Amino acid sequence: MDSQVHSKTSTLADDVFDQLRTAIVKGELAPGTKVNEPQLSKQYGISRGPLREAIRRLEGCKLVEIKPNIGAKVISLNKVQIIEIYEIRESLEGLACQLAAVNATAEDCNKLRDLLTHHEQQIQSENGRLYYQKEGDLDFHYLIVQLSGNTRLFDILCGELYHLLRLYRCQTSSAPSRPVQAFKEHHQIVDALEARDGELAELLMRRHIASARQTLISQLSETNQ
Amino acid sequence: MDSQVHSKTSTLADDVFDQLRTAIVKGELAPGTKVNEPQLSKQYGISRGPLREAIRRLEGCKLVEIKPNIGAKVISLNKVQIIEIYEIRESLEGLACQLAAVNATAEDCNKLRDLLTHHEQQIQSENGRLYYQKEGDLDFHYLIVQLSGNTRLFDILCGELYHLLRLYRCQTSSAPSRPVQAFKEHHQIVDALEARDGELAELLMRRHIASARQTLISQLSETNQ
DNA sequence: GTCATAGAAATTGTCAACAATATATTGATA
DNA sequence: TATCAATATATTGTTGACAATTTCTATGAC
Repeated sequence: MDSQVHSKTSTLADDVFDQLRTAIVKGELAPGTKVNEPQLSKQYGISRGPLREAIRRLEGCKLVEIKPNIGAKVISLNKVQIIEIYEIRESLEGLACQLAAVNATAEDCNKLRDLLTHHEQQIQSENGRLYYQKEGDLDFHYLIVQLSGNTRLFDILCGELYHLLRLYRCQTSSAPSRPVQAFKEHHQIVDALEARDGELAELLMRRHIASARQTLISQLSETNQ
Repeated sequence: MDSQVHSKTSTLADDVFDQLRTAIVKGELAPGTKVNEPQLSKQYGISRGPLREAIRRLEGCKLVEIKPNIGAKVISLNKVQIIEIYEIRESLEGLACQLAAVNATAEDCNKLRDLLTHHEQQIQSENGRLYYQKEGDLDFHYLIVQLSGNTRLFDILCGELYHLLRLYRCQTSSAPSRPVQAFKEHHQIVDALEARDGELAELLMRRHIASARQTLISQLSETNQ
């Protein structure tokens, strides 16, 4: 049933873009899947015009690849591409920490602490551990990028790269990797931010992501492909 | 087989996307200009369908902003946004140097030298100085990003941020700032790459961009807005 | 003269139909 | 049976028309 209110501040193309992006990131549209326009337009109850605009937006986020006269396919990330993303994260989230150390207020730091406390509770259960791995981790990084105050940095990381990470974590069933250690590192980063030590915060964040990348690489070299 | 000959492999939307992007970056479509669909569709001799898809792609590159029921406007960068871009460049091009120091062959380094030599010749004339400021500088950075081997890094910098810089340099008539000093710094960076000293190359690149940013900031604080 | 408002014009959003291309199917031949 | 060509089907690319919304314009009240 549709619970859509008549707030006409959005367009069909934008609505279906959101829905498709969610579907892709959640894995409902598996990587490699062909994006079939007639099928989707029927499914979402819209015509192909706005649907194609939505697909173009997905192309902009690098969530689908479009080939002329053939169509769009949901992106499928390989080892190399994932490592590339982690390299960029290491660099950009280091910057985010540096900036956040300058911009974040005491209140902001409290919000970070609250988030970590909440995650700590979730981590108790094995369920929560999975949650933390899958979503909670990104929540923390998301907030720090927000606190950096650099809106374009936010766009790149939260509007593009993080979605790809979520997609990848769905793609591989993503073994829960080092959540306890990561949790400690998160606290250390907040310590540095509270101390307004941007240099340290950047260093810690870069190390944090580098570790995650290393873990990932060794996991990848175990399994084939 | 005929790989490019038979290439009807492009679509109207993609063609007009390229043309519009060029027009925007060159300043032919000035920042803040409304993107008028009926006018452009007549101008390019296509219907509004593919045109709108092209505009969606431009939105993905952050070259236009779309508001529902109102339309698209060419992006207009302010001080803050330009500084944000430079912050990101400093971070990402540092990474690019680090990676390029590992990946670049001797031949690649020669290509960099050749490029700089060519720029040196251009710089002789006042015309060339302007050229170097406007395009040559980016050519150098472009090539290094390519040598990094990280294709996503390439997408972000060369597919998005550099276009915005070109746009901005058109927007402001961009006083020719420190071309001689920049030229020296470029050579130092290549030195470091040839020595396979990624750490140094990164440091030099970050300084190089930080200087450019500082110059820009002082220019910006002179003039209003 | 300024402001508000109703109507007109222009622009954006959406749709369904048609054309061009790619994919699947069938059948004939070796 | 396997391979290839011809045909049929499905999908993508493109268009023009119509609906919804915004923007412009002119008229009238104060």
